[in-house]
Amino acid sequence: MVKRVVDGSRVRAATPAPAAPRGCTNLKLKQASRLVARHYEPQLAAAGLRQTQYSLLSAVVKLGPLRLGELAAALRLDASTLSRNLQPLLDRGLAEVQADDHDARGRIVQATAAGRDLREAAQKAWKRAQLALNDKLGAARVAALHALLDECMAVLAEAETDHE
Amino acid sequence: MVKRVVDGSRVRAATPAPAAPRGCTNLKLKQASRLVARHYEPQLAAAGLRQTQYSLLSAVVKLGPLRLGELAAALRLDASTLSRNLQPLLDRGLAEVQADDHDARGRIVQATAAGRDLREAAQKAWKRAQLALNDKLGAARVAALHALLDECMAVLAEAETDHE
DNA sequence: TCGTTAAACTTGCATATGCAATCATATGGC
DNA sequence: GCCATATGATTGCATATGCAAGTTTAACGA
Repeated sequence: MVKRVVDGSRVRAATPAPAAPRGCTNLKLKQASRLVARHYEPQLAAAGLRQTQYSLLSAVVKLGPLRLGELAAALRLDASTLSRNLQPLLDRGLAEVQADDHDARGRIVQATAAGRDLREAAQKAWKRAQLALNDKLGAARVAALHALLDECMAVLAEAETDHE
Repeated sequence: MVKRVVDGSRVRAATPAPAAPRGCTNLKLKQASRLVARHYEPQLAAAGLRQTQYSLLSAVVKLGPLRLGELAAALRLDASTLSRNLQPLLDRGLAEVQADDHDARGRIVQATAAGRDLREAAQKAWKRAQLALNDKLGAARVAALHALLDECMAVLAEAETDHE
């Protein structure tokens, strides 16, 4: 394993020493995601939502009434996955869909009053979990991670929407 | 290892600039994971394996004959998930399980010759996907991401095994 | 040695995920 | 207006994920 040591005196930001990545990015992301998910799970479960449900409900509340396709794109989810993930929320009356007046194919989704209420409660639970995580990992590290992930997603999402 | 991001002009070492993380780490990881997964998928599919199957097969090949529980722990997977993920590999004759002589409860898993062969071929496909990803995102960024993820996993895994 | 507890897996249940195929509706060309 | 094609959403299929409960087998205490 050749570790190219940065020689102490000078930092050469301009030429970022090769730093060849080792290991599988895909696997690392999956593993980290699983570990982190287990961290949020109990808090959100106490509030009555799964992690994905919380994300979805939050998105519906925040992005207001919008078409399913737009929501799927916003969450970077396959339309079919969104369609099914939404079902539990509809069953529980937390969200509702209605026809789009301008396009009979489209379906508009929005949160119900119950949905907004539950989301607000769940948000407190989320906040606790997030702060606990920041505490465990260090806020600076979490912030750095977020920044990196955002950058990566921006690049990949662009590439996705471009050529297809 | 203190990764100090120098913002513009001033360094305030004593008060580590808040850098409060924004957004949900859980969601970001899931989204990034999905995007990245879609990147590897085609290459590995061409080799005849799903991503998870590739990870699993690789682990079995590398970690040699070992107990299911140990494998699950190594991959940070629930035992039940591992049990089921393994099934397709067993069905295809890429891996095989046998009784543990010392403990009739335990089951030992190892790769078959076919499994090792396929893994080697799939590894080439993985390598292509990984290099393409490095290229898209920048090797330095990927390396930084790996480092951050490894750190986070180390902290979280320790916390997990400790108090439970 | 026998019953209790613990450990290693497996199964049942519910959700999560995406691709391919399908269905319904729009849109454009004619 | 009508057909070919495109678009929005759902369904079928296969896998992925974890918790709770069940099964089998160890290990241990009285």
